[in-house]
Amino acid sequence: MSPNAIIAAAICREREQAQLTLSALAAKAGLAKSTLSQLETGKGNPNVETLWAIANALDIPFSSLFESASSHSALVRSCEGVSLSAGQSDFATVLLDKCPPDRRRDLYRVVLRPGSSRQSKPHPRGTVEHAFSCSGRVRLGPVDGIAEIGPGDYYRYSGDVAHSYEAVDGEALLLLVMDSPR
Amino acid sequence: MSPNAIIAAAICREREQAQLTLSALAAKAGLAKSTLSQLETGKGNPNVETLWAIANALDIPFSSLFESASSHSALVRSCEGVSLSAGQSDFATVLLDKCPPDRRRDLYRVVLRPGSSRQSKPHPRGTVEHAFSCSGRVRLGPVDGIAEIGPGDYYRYSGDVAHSYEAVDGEALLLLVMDSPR
DNA sequence: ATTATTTGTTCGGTTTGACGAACCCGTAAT
DNA sequence: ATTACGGGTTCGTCAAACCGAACAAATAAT
Repeated sequence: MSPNAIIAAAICREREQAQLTLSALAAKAGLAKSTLSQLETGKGNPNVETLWAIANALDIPFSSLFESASSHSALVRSCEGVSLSAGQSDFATVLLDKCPPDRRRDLYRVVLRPGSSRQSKPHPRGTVEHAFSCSGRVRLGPVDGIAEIGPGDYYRYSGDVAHSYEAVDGEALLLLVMDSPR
Repeated sequence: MSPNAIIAAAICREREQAQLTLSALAAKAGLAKSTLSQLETGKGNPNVETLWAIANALDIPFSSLFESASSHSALVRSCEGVSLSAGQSDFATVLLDKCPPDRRRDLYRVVLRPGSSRQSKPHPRGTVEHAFSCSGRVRLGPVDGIAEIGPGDYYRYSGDVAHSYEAVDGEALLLLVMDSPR
């Protein structure tokens, strides 16, 4: 996908999300609406100042203009995943997720005791959680995407909507990586 | 800080990290070196195609060009750590490490089979590894700081010196977070 | 129905970024 | 000392991004 096509889509997406008309955004950003029109139709090659003005007017981080909308969920079972060092049979690593350059990641160890399920309020917009189960079985995820994971499983899901954690039978231990935008 | 100043610094930083001369990068990116020179000295306002060519030539994600410009050990046993939500007895989390704002973190699942120990060459300067043991006992760390960890233990150490991993008796599973500077 | 307003696109004109060549400077080789 | 080479900067030219205005199309107001 061409970089300008990505930006075209991003501007369009973010503008509509912000409920702004093309003309209104142009005014707010101090640009000619003809410029915006050309950008959104992919017939442009904007420079940095222009992009900066757009990002500011949309009140979004600069780099959001280069991200194509993507699904933030991924579930990797302990048996799945593409091994990296295939040759070394005694050292198999699986890349679960690469850290995008514009995020921060905090590591938590979580002990879940069985019984009540822990509800969590939505974290800041754009937050993603990475759960890596260590022992025990855990049912967790956003309300519309609860998954049950066991030892070695990896589950990644959006943390900016309500979500919950629940140990299934016994005590469960997992590593939780809170992945938030910067 | 002006957006073009950020980009100027980013290009310069990434280019030197890649050990490329300004002329070499220009050739690789298919740009005039005068263009790069002007950008790195902050006297430019590049468009998207130019930035794209630079990012590709540097082999870095596109948005790294918009980022404005570290290694200790810590071992946290599974019984240690300060719980955050002390009240919730069925949900105990321990913050193992906070992500500094200028780093990237990639997640790996590692399966270690017993026997030979896996030697690892030093990663780029400033790299830190976070190991979270899931099952089995593992002896790992830099040559001068090998530690043996078991399920639930967390060990953080420098990855920019030679280090090794070795499963002690049976197969071991751990989550490895590669924490590298940007 | 008619007018007025708003949305987004298209058209010349001006500004400016990208290019290539010439340039200066430091280092290495002779 | 002199030549050669590679590093990065400066300068004139050309293409293109940005602008403003004029444009059609759709909706709202009268």
